[in-house]
Amino acid sequence: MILDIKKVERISKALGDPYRLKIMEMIKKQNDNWMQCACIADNIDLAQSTISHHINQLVDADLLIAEKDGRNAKYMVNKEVVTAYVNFLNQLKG
Amino acid sequence: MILDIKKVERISKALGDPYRLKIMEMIKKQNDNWMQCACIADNIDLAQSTISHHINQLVDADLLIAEKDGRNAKYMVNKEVVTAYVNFLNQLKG
DNA sequence: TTTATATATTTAAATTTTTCGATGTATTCT
DNA sequence: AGAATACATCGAAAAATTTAAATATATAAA
Repeated sequence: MILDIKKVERISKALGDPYRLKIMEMIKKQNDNWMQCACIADNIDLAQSTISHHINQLVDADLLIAEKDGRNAKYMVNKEVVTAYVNFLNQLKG
Repeated sequence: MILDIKKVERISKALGDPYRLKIMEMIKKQNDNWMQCACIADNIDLAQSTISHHINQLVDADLLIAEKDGRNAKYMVNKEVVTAYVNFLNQLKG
């Protein structure tokens, strides 16, 4: 998968915030890879709407895969996109 | 080299702008790895002070190594930091 | 040593991002 | 159906970032 430059910008921007980095790290630590939205919110000291906004940016950048489960939402790290981003970065090394 | 989370944030933020991404890509394409500041400026349609500001953010994040050569400045991609950033990202995959 | 050149810094305006309260929507529970 | 729960969206204020003009600094050239 090859990312266009606009997508690389979106991904970088999404990762350029301490709360969003924390969300990514929290989700990666989950056993079955998925993490419930409510559980993320429990671990971050921000208003619910703000957390929703942050998660949205990560989903928009395709760094997270979202899934609805009744009235709950759960998220998973999109490994394919992380890999594609890493590939872009490795190119910067020549 | 292991990056702390604040550093990862700085690097991500630095890469989250189209002009700064363009600068990184331009520099990587140089034959001897170094690129003159004036040459960067020639290829970007922004005020000199703005370009200086952008380069500064890349240097602050340690994505670029700066060197002074008389009244000129030249820059090189810091491969070690890019590698460390890539390592952090790979961890996000579990 | 005056002048020109290359880059950095300062200041301030414009834009974008972050944040939260209020409200909306969809789903589950009673 | 009505109440409660989980999450999303809207609107507005606060904070951070981007931008450029003006100015400063340091080096090279004449």
